[in-house]
Amino acid sequence: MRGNELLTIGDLARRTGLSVSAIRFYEGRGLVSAIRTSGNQRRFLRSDIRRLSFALIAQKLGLTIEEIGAELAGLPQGRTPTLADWNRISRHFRAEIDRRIALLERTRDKLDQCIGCGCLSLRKCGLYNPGDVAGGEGEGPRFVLHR
Amino acid sequence: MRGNELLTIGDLARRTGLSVSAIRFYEGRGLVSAIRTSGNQRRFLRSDIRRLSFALIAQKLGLTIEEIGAELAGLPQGRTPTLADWNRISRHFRAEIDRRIALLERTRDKLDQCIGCGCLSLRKCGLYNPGDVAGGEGEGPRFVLHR
DNA sequence: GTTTGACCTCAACTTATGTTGAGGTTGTAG
DNA sequence: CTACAACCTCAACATAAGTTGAGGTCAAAC
Repeated sequence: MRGNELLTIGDLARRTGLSVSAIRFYEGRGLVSAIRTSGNQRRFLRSDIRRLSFALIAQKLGLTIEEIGAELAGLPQGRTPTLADWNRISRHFRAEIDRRIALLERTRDKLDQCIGCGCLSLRKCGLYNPGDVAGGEGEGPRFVLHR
Repeated sequence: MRGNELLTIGDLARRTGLSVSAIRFYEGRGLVSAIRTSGNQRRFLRSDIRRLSFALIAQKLGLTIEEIGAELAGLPQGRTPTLADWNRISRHFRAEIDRRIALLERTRDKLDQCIGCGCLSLRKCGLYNPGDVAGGEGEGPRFVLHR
């Protein structure tokens, strides 16, 4: 960074903690876009630091690059996200987190039942496939966690 | 399955819900092992249904194939898992689930704070990197969720 | 004006978890 | 005893999310 308003890719990497190659990759996927110097080097806006910060947080929550791109598509390039932007995206994140917590809690409850019931009988276990003992049909344990 | 005690790979696939190719893959990774007929076809024990059921449940919890292999290594091939086996593995699963729930709850709390504080100021937000506003150093948002 | 670190593109590689297909063999039902 | 579904191996492909390297260019500090 040279005191002017635009960031090189290296600047952006230092400010976000991302690698240079990852930023190029994200540019390819549309998470940020860069203007080019006459010599074909990328220059980024300061607001791209925030875009990539969003991306990193979202990624921690398990969103794919594509999903993150979809969220970010609502944030016009070069504008600092407003409170409304942030709230909209936050609500998605919040819902996603809640969904995951609920899934894990259901799984934990099943597991606890299973530990409690000594279910190596394989008869009543919510985790095991009853078909194992009961007969030759049924869906198989792949489908048993009832997500 | 022909009424005798050994299962073909197709039998095992039907009983577990796995694909034949996945079972071959798992065999290569040591999750199950097969005996061979004189004509080189695999034959599995009934207890392998349970091994693979374990594997599928563990995988839902996010364990890698390698980690699952490590768990299963404690279950001697060809023996039906005992209650003690099951309890030991269940405790690992339980702990893993709890760890994940706790992580998500911490993230959710941070997110709630962040929504509440209107933190587009980028000053007090636990999710954003303060370095963005405060100066040129700091770790970057990559490290901000404090897992 | 030269040097040198930072930048450029493009292709190939990485890891995890499998799937798909080609080309060939087995085993069992009729 | 033959037909044919099910099996075998091995290699290549698929996906996500990048990294690494080769070969070459830019820009800014001296």
